[in-house]
Amino acid sequence: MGRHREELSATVVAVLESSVGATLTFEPRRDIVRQGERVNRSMLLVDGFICRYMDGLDGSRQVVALHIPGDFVDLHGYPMRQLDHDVASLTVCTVATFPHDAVERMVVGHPNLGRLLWFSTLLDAAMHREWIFRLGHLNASGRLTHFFAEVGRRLEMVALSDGLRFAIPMQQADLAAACGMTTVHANRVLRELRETRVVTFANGQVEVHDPAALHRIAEFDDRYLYPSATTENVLD
Amino acid sequence: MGRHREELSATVVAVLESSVGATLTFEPRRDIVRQGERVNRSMLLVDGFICRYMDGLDGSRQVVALHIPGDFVDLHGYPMRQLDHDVASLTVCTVATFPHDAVERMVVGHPNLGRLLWFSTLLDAAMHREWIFRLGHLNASGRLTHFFAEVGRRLEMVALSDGLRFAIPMQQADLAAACGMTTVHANRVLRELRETRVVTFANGQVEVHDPAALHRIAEFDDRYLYPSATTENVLD
DNA sequence: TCGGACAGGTAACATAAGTTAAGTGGGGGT
DNA sequence: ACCCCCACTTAACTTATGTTACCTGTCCGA
Repeated sequence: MGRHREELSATVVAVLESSVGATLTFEPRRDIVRQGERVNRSMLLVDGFICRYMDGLDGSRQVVALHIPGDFVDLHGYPMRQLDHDVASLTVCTVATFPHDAVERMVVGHPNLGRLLWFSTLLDAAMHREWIFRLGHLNASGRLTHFFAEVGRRLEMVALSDGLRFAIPMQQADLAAACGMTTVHANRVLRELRETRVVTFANGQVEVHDPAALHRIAEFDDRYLYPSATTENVLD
Repeated sequence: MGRHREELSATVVAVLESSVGATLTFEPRRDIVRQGERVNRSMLLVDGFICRYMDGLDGSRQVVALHIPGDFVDLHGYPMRQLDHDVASLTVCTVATFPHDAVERMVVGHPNLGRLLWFSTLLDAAMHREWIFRLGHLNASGRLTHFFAEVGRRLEMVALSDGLRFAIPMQQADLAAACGMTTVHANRVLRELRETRVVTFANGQVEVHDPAALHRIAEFDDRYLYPSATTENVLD
């Protein structure tokens, strides 16, 4: 939604605004929704970073999605009623909540807006597919650079990055949990990427030294993010 | 949709049936939709198996979804207009097509049915997440057994398996492409699973010898398939 | 001011999985 | 009847990644 803000029609904005419920704030690194929990509202991330994850039997964690400002975090909770994973804040976060009965009214009363909401959940699915590709086919440096490239591109779309410098407020262990490798190995590969002057990750900040190399190593192609999808495309 | 067939109300069935367009048949191993292609109809798989995949730069393939009878294969093409991946038949397939303008009418005229359709695309996303978990956290035998367990469970829901024997009309190379490993390694692990009497895969048929062991190795828990989601849950 | 918790960093070693290279065997076409 | 193609199989070897264990620096509270 964030990437469409300036193109949304006045009516649509009005409808969205009239559907907002409470605004919530979360401390960093708090669980927000637990797996299996029934939900009756969904959250639009206004500020901060949130991730969704699943835990294995041994307690090790797999991050399945990262959310940046402008993302609907758990809109799928509206058709699904409950979540199959956990949601947690990475930073201090502000979220706007949408009660599901308000979502219901939006969808029924404004089918075009409904399709836009549906689209936004499917964009998540497209990212999931790309993560499957990443985990199934790239080696460790490919997986890390792909993650950086994706997040950088998405932040760029909401004007939170110039593409070369941006925040990913995660620790090395979180990167490892997102990219399917151990913390030790993530550390090893990050050093190599730093020493070869491709990209530096430090203190939750990414600095891209060589964008071409980054994209090459990551086999990154942003089409799956539907960068040219504008509100008009989706809204009618 | 397949798993809901017998519970769908007469009205909903009538609406669905009135929206069907052409019925198509495909030969085995044909590309059906290519990545980037614009689509103006979606396909419900009536008979046969279909997979969705993405190719890497070196030509190696990652399967991102497997579809069984009753699945909507590319309903996400309705809100998204184009696909970010390829779709191909594994066997001879029969699909019922739904032109997107008919889908539009269904969604607008019958919001409950619209939510059911939305739900079905989100079930795909839930499976994508589990695949991310599988690729990120399980070793080769875990990945293969998880794949078998998932497909077996899904076939069970549409009465195409008793849970112990079922078809997965793929070759070892396809399994490898779905589970993020080389064909050689898939072969190695399949042999081990066969010799330890956990599960045998041969000629596109899966035979589960030890369901408990299979689920343990796979860390399989079927909740992400929303097995208790009934039409009533979703339809209102 | 000390000490503990924690993120980051590194090395030595163990192992899962990839690579290369050769067989085997069945099925379909000529 | 033959051959060729293709799926499957296996072994030897290489490499990427996991495991264990330890060290550093920093921050923060007692």
